[in-house]
Amino acid sequence: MSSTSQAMLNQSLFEDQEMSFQMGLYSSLPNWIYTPFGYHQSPRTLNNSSSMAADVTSILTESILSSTTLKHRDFTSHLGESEARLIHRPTTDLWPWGEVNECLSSKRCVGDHEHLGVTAMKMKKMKARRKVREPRFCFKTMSDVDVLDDGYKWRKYGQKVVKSTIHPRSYYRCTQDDCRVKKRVERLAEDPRMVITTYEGRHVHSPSLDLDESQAPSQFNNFFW
DNA sequence: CGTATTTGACCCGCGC
DNA sequence: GCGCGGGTCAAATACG
Repeated sequence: MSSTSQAMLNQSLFEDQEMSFQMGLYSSLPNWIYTPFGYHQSPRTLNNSSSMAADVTSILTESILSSTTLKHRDFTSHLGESEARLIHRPTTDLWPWGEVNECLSSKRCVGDHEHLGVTAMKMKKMKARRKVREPRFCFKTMSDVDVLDDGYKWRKYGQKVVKSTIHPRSYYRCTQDDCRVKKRVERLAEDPRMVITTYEGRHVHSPSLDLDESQAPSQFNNFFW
Protein backbone atom coordinates (compact mmCIF):
# COMPACT_ATOMS: atom_id res chain seq x y z
CA MET A 1 0.00 0.00 0.00
CA SER A 2 1.41 3.35 -0.95
CA SER A 3 2.05 6.06 1.55
CA THR A 4 -0.53 8.18 -0.20
CA SER A 5 -3.32 5.73 0.27
CA GLN A 6 -2.13 5.15 3.79
CA ALA A 7 -2.55 8.86 4.38
CA MET A 8 -6.05 8.66 2.97
CA LEU A 9 -6.74 5.83 5.33
CA ASN A 10 -5.56 7.88 8.25
CA GLN A 11 -7.73 10.77 7.26
CA SER A 12 -10.71 8.56 7.42
CA LEU A 13 -10.06 7.73 11.02
CA PHE A 14 -11.65 10.76 12.46
CA GLU A 15 -13.53 11.38 15.62
CA ASP A 16 -16.33 9.07 16.69
CA GLN A 17 -15.82 6.65 13.94
CA GLU A 18 -16.52 3.06 14.70
CA MET A 19 -15.71 1.91 11.26
CA SER A 20 -15.17 3.42 7.92
CA PHE A 21 -15.20 2.45 4.33
CA GLN A 22 -13.69 4.12 1.39
CA MET A 23 -15.52 3.73 -1.83
CA GLY A 24 -14.03 4.12 -5.19
CA LEU A 25 -14.97 6.73 -7.67
CA TYR A 26 -18.47 6.04 -9.01
CA SER A 27 -18.33 2.60 -7.49
CA SER A 28 -20.98 1.04 -5.36
CA LEU A 29 -18.41 -1.25 -3.85
CA PRO A 30 -16.02 -0.19 -1.14
CA ASN A 31 -12.45 -0.50 -2.28
CA TRP A 32 -11.31 -0.72 1.26
CA ILE A 33 -12.70 -1.57 4.60
CA TYR A 34 -11.15 0.30 7.45
CA THR A 35 -11.47 -0.55 11.05
CA PRO A 36 -10.78 2.12 13.65
CA PHE A 37 -7.56 0.33 14.28
CA GLY A 38 -5.99 1.09 11.02
CA TYR A 39 -5.94 -1.99 8.91
CA HIS A 40 -7.69 -2.80 5.84
CA GLN A 41 -8.33 -5.23 3.13
CA SER A 42 -9.82 -4.96 -0.24
CA PRO A 43 -13.06 -6.75 -0.91
CA ARG A 44 -12.12 -6.56 -4.52
CA THR A 45 -9.72 -9.37 -3.92
CA LEU A 46 -12.75 -11.52 -3.33
CA ASN A 47 -13.39 -12.01 -7.00
CA ASN A 48 -15.27 -8.74 -7.17
CA SER A 49 -18.09 -10.41 -5.34
CA SER A 50 -20.11 -7.66 -3.77
CA SER A 51 -22.18 -10.04 -1.70
CA MET A 52 -19.05 -11.47 -0.24
CA ALA A 53 -17.70 -8.02 0.43
CA ALA A 54 -20.94 -7.25 2.17
CA ASP A 55 -20.50 -10.33 4.28
CA VAL A 56 -17.08 -9.20 5.33
CA THR A 57 -18.26 -5.74 6.25
CA SER A 58 -21.15 -7.24 8.17
CA ILE A 59 -18.88 -9.43 10.18
CA LEU A 60 -16.56 -6.58 10.98
CA THR A 61 -19.33 -4.23 11.90
CA GLU A 62 -21.22 -6.73 14.00
CA SER A 63 -18.10 -7.67 15.82
CA ILE A 64 -17.06 -4.12 16.53
CA LEU A 65 -20.49 -2.88 17.47
CA SER A 66 -21.19 -5.78 19.74
CA SER A 67 -17.73 -5.58 21.26
CA THR A 68 -17.15 -9.23 20.70
CA THR A 69 -13.76 -10.56 19.95
CA LEU A 70 -12.94 -10.82 16.32
CA LYS A 71 -11.45 -14.10 15.32
CA HIS A 72 -10.04 -15.34 12.13
CA ARG A 73 -12.40 -18.27 12.16
CA ASP A 74 -15.28 -15.82 12.00
CA PHE A 75 -14.20 -15.27 8.48
CA THR A 76 -13.20 -18.77 7.65
CA SER A 77 -16.49 -20.20 8.81
CA HIS A 78 -18.40 -17.63 6.91
CA LEU A 79 -16.46 -17.45 3.73
CA GLY A 80 -14.72 -20.72 3.58
CA GLU A 81 -11.05 -21.31 4.13
CA SER A 82 -9.77 -20.39 0.71
CA GLU A 83 -11.70 -17.16 0.51
CA ALA A 84 -10.76 -16.15 4.02
CA ARG A 85 -7.15 -16.46 3.05
CA LEU A 86 -7.71 -13.92 0.34
CA ILE A 87 -8.74 -11.21 2.74
CA HIS A 88 -5.41 -11.12 4.44
CA ARG A 89 -3.45 -8.02 3.82
CA PRO A 90 -1.77 -8.66 0.51
CA THR A 91 1.48 -7.00 1.50
CA THR A 92 2.10 -8.90 4.67
CA ASP A 93 -0.30 -11.77 4.26
CA LEU A 94 -1.09 -11.22 7.90
CA TRP A 95 -4.17 -9.87 9.58
CA PRO A 96 -3.17 -8.29 12.88
CA TRP A 97 -5.65 -10.20 14.97
CA GLY A 98 -3.81 -9.49 18.15
CA GLU A 99 -4.30 -5.76 17.71
CA VAL A 100 -7.88 -6.20 16.70
CA ASN A 101 -8.72 -8.22 19.74
CA GLU A 102 -6.79 -5.91 21.98
CA CYS A 103 -8.72 -2.91 20.75
CA LEU A 104 -12.02 -4.70 20.82
CA SER A 105 -11.48 -5.62 24.43
CA SER A 106 -11.13 -1.88 25.10
CA LYS A 107 -7.73 -2.11 26.67
CA ARG A 108 -6.60 0.70 24.49
CA CYS A 109 -7.62 2.23 21.24
CA VAL A 110 -5.70 3.15 18.16
CA GLY A 111 -2.43 3.97 19.87
CA ASP A 112 -0.83 6.68 17.78
CA HIS A 113 -3.58 9.01 16.80
CA GLU A 114 -1.56 12.04 17.78
CA HIS A 115 -0.15 12.53 14.33
CA LEU A 116 -3.67 12.41 13.00
CA GLY A 117 -4.60 15.40 15.08
CA VAL A 118 -6.75 13.40 17.44
CA THR A 119 -5.67 14.32 20.90
CA ALA A 120 -5.89 12.20 23.99
CA MET A 121 -8.51 14.60 25.15
CA LYS A 122 -10.64 13.82 22.17
CA MET A 123 -10.21 10.14 22.69
CA LYS A 124 -11.54 10.59 26.17
CA LYS A 125 -14.51 12.37 24.71
CA MET A 126 -15.10 9.54 22.30
CA LYS A 127 -15.11 6.96 25.04
CA ALA A 128 -17.52 8.95 27.14
CA ARG A 129 -19.90 9.46 24.31
CA ARG A 130 -19.79 5.92 23.07
CA LYS A 131 -21.54 4.82 26.19
CA VAL A 132 -24.66 6.69 25.31
CA ARG A 133 -24.47 6.99 21.56
CA GLU A 134 -25.74 4.63 18.99
CA PRO A 135 -23.10 2.68 17.13
CA ARG A 136 -21.80 4.62 14.20
CA PHE A 137 -19.59 4.12 11.25
CA CYS A 138 -18.82 6.04 8.14
CA PHE A 139 -18.05 5.89 4.49
CA LYS A 140 -15.57 8.00 2.65
CA THR A 141 -16.55 8.45 -0.94
CA MET A 142 -15.19 10.42 -3.82
CA SER A 143 -18.29 11.99 -5.27
CA ASP A 144 -19.66 15.16 -6.75
CA VAL A 145 -22.95 14.78 -4.95
CA ASP A 146 -23.10 15.22 -1.21
CA VAL A 147 -25.98 12.90 -0.43
CA LEU A 148 -25.44 9.44 -1.76
CA ASP A 149 -28.40 7.27 -2.56
CA ASP A 150 -28.24 4.48 -0.03
CA GLY A 151 -31.75 3.17 -0.48
CA TYR A 152 -33.19 4.91 2.56
CA LYS A 153 -35.21 8.07 2.73
CA TRP A 154 -33.76 10.93 4.74
CA ARG A 155 -35.01 14.24 6.01
CA LYS A 156 -32.57 17.01 6.68
CA TYR A 157 -32.92 18.51 10.12
CA GLY A 158 -29.85 20.64 10.50
CA GLN A 159 -26.74 22.10 9.02
CA LYS A 160 -23.70 23.36 10.81
CA VAL A 161 -20.47 24.97 9.89
CA VAL A 162 -17.86 23.04 11.76
CA LYS A 163 -14.47 24.26 12.76
CA SER A 164 -11.44 23.59 10.60
CA THR A 165 -13.37 23.35 7.38
CA ILE A 166 -15.33 25.74 5.25
CA HIS A 167 -17.71 23.01 4.23
CA PRO A 168 -20.88 22.75 6.27
CA ARG A 169 -21.97 19.51 7.85
CA SER A 170 -25.51 18.37 7.13
CA TYR A 171 -27.64 16.30 9.50
CA TYR A 172 -30.27 13.85 8.29
CA ARG A 173 -32.76 11.56 9.99
CA CYS A 174 -34.42 8.50 8.53
CA THR A 175 -37.98 9.39 7.62
CA GLN A 176 -39.33 6.00 8.66
CA ASP A 177 -41.44 6.06 11.80
CA ASP A 178 -39.77 4.52 14.83
CA CYS A 179 -36.45 4.47 13.04
CA ARG A 180 -33.99 6.67 14.85
CA VAL A 181 -31.12 6.29 12.42
CA LYS A 182 -29.27 9.47 11.67
CA LYS A 183 -26.55 10.33 9.27
CA ARG A 184 -24.38 13.33 8.71
CA VAL A 185 -22.67 14.37 5.55
CA GLU A 186 -19.63 16.56 5.17
CA ARG A 187 -16.75 17.11 2.85
CA LEU A 188 -13.20 16.44 3.81
CA ALA A 189 -11.34 19.65 4.51
CA GLU A 190 -8.13 18.35 3.00
CA ASP A 191 -9.83 17.04 -0.10
CA PRO A 192 -13.25 18.48 -0.92
CA ARG A 193 -13.77 15.80 -3.52
CA MET A 194 -14.24 13.33 -0.71
CA VAL A 195 -17.60 13.02 0.99
CA ILE A 196 -17.75 11.65 4.52
CA THR A 197 -21.06 10.02 5.35
CA THR A 198 -21.45 8.96 8.95
CA TYR A 199 -24.30 6.68 10.00
CA GLU A 200 -25.52 6.44 13.57
CA GLY A 201 -27.76 3.63 14.68
CA ARG A 202 -29.27 0.81 12.72
CA HIS A 203 -32.39 0.77 10.64
CA VAL A 204 -35.29 -1.27 11.96
CA HIS A 205 -36.65 -1.71 8.47
CA SER A 206 -35.64 -2.41 4.92
CA PRO A 207 -34.56 0.26 2.52
CA SER A 208 -37.51 2.09 1.06
CA LEU A 209 -37.82 1.44 -2.60
CA ASP A 210 -39.96 4.48 -3.05
CA LEU A 211 -40.64 3.95 -6.70
CA ASP A 212 -40.35 0.74 -8.58
CA GLU A 213 -40.17 -1.91 -5.85
CA SER A 214 -40.49 -4.81 -8.21
CA GLN A 215 -36.74 -4.77 -8.60
CA ALA A 216 -34.85 -6.83 -6.11
CA PRO A 217 -32.88 -4.71 -3.66
CA SER A 218 -29.73 -6.61 -4.64
CA GLN A 219 -26.61 -7.00 -2.60
CA PHE A 220 -25.86 -3.33 -2.88
CA ASN A 221 -28.19 -2.60 -0.03
CA ASN A 222 -26.30 -4.95 2.20
CA PHE A 223 -23.76 -2.24 2.74
CA PHE A 224 -26.14 -0.04 4.61
CA TRP A 225 -28.06 -0.26 7.76
C1' DC B 1 -51.73 23.15 0.62
C1' DG B 2 -48.96 19.57 2.48
C1' DT B 3 -44.23 18.42 2.91
C1' DA B 4 -39.29 19.23 2.91
C1' DT B 5 -35.58 22.42 3.74
C1' DT B 6 -33.37 26.35 5.74
C1' DT B 7 -31.38 28.65 9.46
C1' DG B 8 -30.93 31.06 13.79
C1' DA B 9 -31.81 29.83 18.51
C1' DC B 10 -31.21 26.77 21.92
C1' DC B 11 -29.10 22.96 24.50
C1' DC B 12 -25.49 20.26 26.35
C1' DG B 13 -20.98 18.49 27.36
C1' DC B 14 -16.46 19.74 28.03
C1' DG B 15 -12.19 22.33 29.15
C1' DC B 16 -10.37 26.13 31.36
C1' DG C 1 -19.20 29.71 35.95
C1' DC C 2 -18.08 30.89 31.30
C1' DG C 3 -17.10 30.23 26.59
C1' DC C 4 -16.74 27.16 22.81
C1' DG C 5 -18.07 23.68 19.63
C1' DG C 6 -21.15 20.39 18.02
C1' DG C 7 -25.89 18.61 17.72
C1' DT C 8 -30.89 19.48 17.60
C1' DC C 9 -35.19 22.10 17.49
C1' DA C 10 -38.61 24.52 15.29
C1' DA C 11 -40.50 28.61 12.99
C1' DA C 12 -40.11 30.49 8.63
C1' DT C 13 -39.61 29.65 4.04
C1' DA C 14 -39.38 27.12 -0.30
C1' DC C 15 -41.05 23.72 -3.18
C1' DG C 16 -43.95 20.61 -5.93
